[in-house]
Amino acid sequence: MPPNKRKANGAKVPSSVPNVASSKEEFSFWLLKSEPESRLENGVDLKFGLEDLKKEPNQTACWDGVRNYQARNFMRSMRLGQKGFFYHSNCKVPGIAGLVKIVKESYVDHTQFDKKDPHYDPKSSQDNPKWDMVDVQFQRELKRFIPLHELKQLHLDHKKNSGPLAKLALFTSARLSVQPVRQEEFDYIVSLEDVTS
DNA sequence: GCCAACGTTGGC
DNA sequence: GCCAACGTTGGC
Repeated sequence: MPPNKRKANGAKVPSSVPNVASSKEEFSFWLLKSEPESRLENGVDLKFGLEDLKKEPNQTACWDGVRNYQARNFMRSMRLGQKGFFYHSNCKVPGIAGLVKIVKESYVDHTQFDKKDPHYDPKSSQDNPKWDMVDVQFQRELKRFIPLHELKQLHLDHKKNSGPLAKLALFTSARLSVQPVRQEEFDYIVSLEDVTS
């Protein structure tokens, strides 16, 4: 029996809780959370929905502001060309809005040094930066918005009958803002586009 | 707006 | 290195 499992940052993982980050599995798909509705933090509006990504030059944006070690480590393992879901969080109807592609692998997140940025980190330094980001590009909208409540229902179902969404990180690590997605999870969720109720 | 879940901090 | 207190996330 190994001693306490550890996360990449050294913090302890409760051994009773299944945790996606302690897995040695390699992931090739991702889920990125962003808030599509206005919310001010230190006077800065954090609103950034899929529509906002589409309006960026090249429909590309840097994924700055991630201040969680697990999420950062997942960004560090992202590779060029990999796909991710663009998830709308903290809004009226949370859920998956579209697909993005990783177009630049992890590099230093400059916002950690900017005192005026809501995600400024006084403990980080240019010499020893703590936080990274990647660039993502809009790929496409899903044919229909896949709401969280639908995924939740499927997740509960699949836990009982061992379906593809039984271990989806969206529910097993609900608070992570950057999550890994398995191939079978990705394919299944994309296939929901064509499901009519 | 509430609050459960859970990550982080800091005293000891 | 433990763990209580605190802060944040994000669904509801």
